[in-house]
Amino acid sequence: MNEKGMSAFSFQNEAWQRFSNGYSGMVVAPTGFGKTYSIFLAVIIDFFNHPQNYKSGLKLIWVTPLRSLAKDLARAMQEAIDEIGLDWVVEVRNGDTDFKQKMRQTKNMPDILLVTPESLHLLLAQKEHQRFFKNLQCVAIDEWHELLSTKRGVMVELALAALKFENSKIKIWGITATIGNLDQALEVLIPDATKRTKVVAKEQKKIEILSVYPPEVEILPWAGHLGGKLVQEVVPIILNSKSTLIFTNTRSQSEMWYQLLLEAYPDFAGQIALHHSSIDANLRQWVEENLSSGLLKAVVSTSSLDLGVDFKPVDTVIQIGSSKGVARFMQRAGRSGHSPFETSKIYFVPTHSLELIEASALKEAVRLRIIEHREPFVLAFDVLVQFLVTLALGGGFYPDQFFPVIKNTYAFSEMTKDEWKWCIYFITQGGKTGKNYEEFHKVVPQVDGKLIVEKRKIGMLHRMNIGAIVSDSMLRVKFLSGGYVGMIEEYFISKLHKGDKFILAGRVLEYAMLKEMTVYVKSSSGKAITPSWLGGRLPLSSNLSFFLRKKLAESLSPNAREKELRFLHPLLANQNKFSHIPKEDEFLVEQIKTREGYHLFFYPFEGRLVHEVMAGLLAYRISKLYPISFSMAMNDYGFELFSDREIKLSEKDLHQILSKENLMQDVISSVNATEMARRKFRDIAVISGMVVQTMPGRQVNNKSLQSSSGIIFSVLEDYDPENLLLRQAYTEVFNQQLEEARFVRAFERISTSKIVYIFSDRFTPLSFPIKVDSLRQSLSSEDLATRIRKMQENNLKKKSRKE
DNA sequence: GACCTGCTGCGGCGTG
Repeated sequence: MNEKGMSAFSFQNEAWQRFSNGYSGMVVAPTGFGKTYSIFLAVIIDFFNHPQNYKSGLKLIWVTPLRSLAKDLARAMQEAIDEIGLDWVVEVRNGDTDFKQKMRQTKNMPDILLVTPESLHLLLAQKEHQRFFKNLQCVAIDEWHELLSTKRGVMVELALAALKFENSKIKIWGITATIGNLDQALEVLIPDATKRTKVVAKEQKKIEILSVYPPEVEILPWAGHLGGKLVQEVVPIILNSKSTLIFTNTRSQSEMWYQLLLEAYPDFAGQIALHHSSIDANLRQWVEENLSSGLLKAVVSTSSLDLGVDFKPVDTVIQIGSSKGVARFMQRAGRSGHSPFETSKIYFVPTHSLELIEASALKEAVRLRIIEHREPFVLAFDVLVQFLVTLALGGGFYPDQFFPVIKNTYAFSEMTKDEWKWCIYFITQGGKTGKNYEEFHKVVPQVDGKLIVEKRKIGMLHRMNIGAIVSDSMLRVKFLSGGYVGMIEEYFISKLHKGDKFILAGRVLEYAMLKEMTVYVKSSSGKAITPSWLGGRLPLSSNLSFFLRKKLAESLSPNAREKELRFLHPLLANQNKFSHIPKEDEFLVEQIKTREGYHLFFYPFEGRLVHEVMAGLLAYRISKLYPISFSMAMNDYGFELFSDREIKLSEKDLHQILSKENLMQDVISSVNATEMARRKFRDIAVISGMVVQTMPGRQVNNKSLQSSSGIIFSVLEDYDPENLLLRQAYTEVFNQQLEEARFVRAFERISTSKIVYIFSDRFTPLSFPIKVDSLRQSLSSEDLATRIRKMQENNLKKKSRKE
């Protein structure tokens, strides 16, 4: 604020004025513009304007998705309050808070409390929690866009509904970065339309995107995703900056880049560090602190540093490989540039040639500010039944009284009365199959109809398992001499023998033994393998897909002035010469005959996930025309159906298999939906409390988690097919795994496109990366190298024959 | 000439 008491940006004034007028709402602004501060300030100003509303006890609850954000924020808030001379106390309450502190808070709440969604639920699980919220004025939800499309977002919705039920005066304020569906985000957060407002900053952060090029186009590989060839171009960028964040897409990629940088410039030793989710929390914290203190020159990270560096600005950001989405790219870019008026600079390092088209697509999407939607999660019954037990534990509730409260949330607005009754049946009787098992009868109706948890043990187990995050299957990695390094996948370690060396957290470790879910290691040096983790796949967003197709279509036009496209010209000309470059209203299919057999390539540019389903569907549809089976491969741009038998497919057949008729029926016939649902059910079983993940003193390991949830799944399939949680598993498969909506849209687009069907006897720049990917899945790396060499030789031979 | 893959996040035993 300046001396007149006005804030730097008009949206900040707008926010506190609306706040003081009794509105709930949502503030939208880029990182670094003080949107967080604006709500904090609104509460303080409101206090001075309406002191009679502010009685003793908790006044403001601040919800953040990250514990690390809470700590910095609490400090900043307390400092500001002390400066004003107010006697308010700001405290954090989450998993990091020690027991004594929690006890003190339970007795005597601070004025402002910073929590996670989980710890807010834990507060609601306490008896007589109403006393905490009696004088509460406002609940602020920070980084709402991060929570919106997740089950943790549903937790927030439910907690807010319960708080509003107890104290209707509470104002709800969300704080969010820009996303495509802001109005919907507001509606989800504040379903009640009266006195609801959206405050959007007019200011935008300027973003400059700089592609990094090799000296010549030939150096960039056609396929691949490591990008190691460009390390010599990256070193000077780091050297010319004070502090640099280097974002990679996967944990193993970050480990490899850390090594690459050290090899390319050994003086980086001690000046650069690594940060990802499988590295020990203490080590990560050290890295974060030393990045802001200036001790570290660069940190290689995954999206573990997407959030949480608000107070630790850096001057340069480098993105290795495609970010797969516009919002993520902008968020990462926003990590650089100290002041809101400074331009955020982000260097884009392509890992293969075609990724330069993604760079040009990103540039246009960022210029037009076309940012992805975040779809709100709806009808997560696993989260609901967990929450109902939480309420029963926190003093109890009357089902008839609470039905409209839950129904009023966005997530459960479509819930029927029968579904609600089923949820009550589930928490009291365990559903149809739980009748004879007392541990599923968690909640007991009292004479007056109130539902409560009676048993102490059930309450304790429930509190220990509150939350919507189900842990991955990981083993701890520890030094024999003591000291924790990080986490590693069980299957990766199973391939290792005593004495083998691997890399974690940038250190070379020698495998000593495996004992009780812990891998013991010795410090070592020399050549070592980099582990891989089975994490989630970053799907290519449909926004980026759209611009990617557009840029590719324009790539050879004389108007294409972008440097990225000009640079790629030789490669694109090659694609055009031997096959075709699809225009925006075209859909390219290539049939390529090689010594191995027959390859059919399709290029929807819809991302791996969608392609996986499409490949299965098309293989199924072709096999209905005549008996043939295929192996499949895919990347973000397209997919391959391969057979050693000739693929007889006319242009008319092609139209038929690409038709949108009976689309979802055929998808269901072509995928193993039961198996997919079984995998989804694992999380649902844990969240709904059918399977207990954490027992006092121990964590249930993944194998037994998988098997017990698998057994329950089979039992329900046989004896209780109407079970709501079982049905939810199938719905999640369709919404997330199969991305039904996007899938249907893709087919609608294809069906109105002109199909271009090309025959070739050599791999094209578009098909080559998919082929390499398919080989990698089936072959060891030495075999792969030989095969790739053969493929090159074949392509070259054909080339010389033609010329 | 072309290779080395899959993200993130939370919580909890115990007392007065």
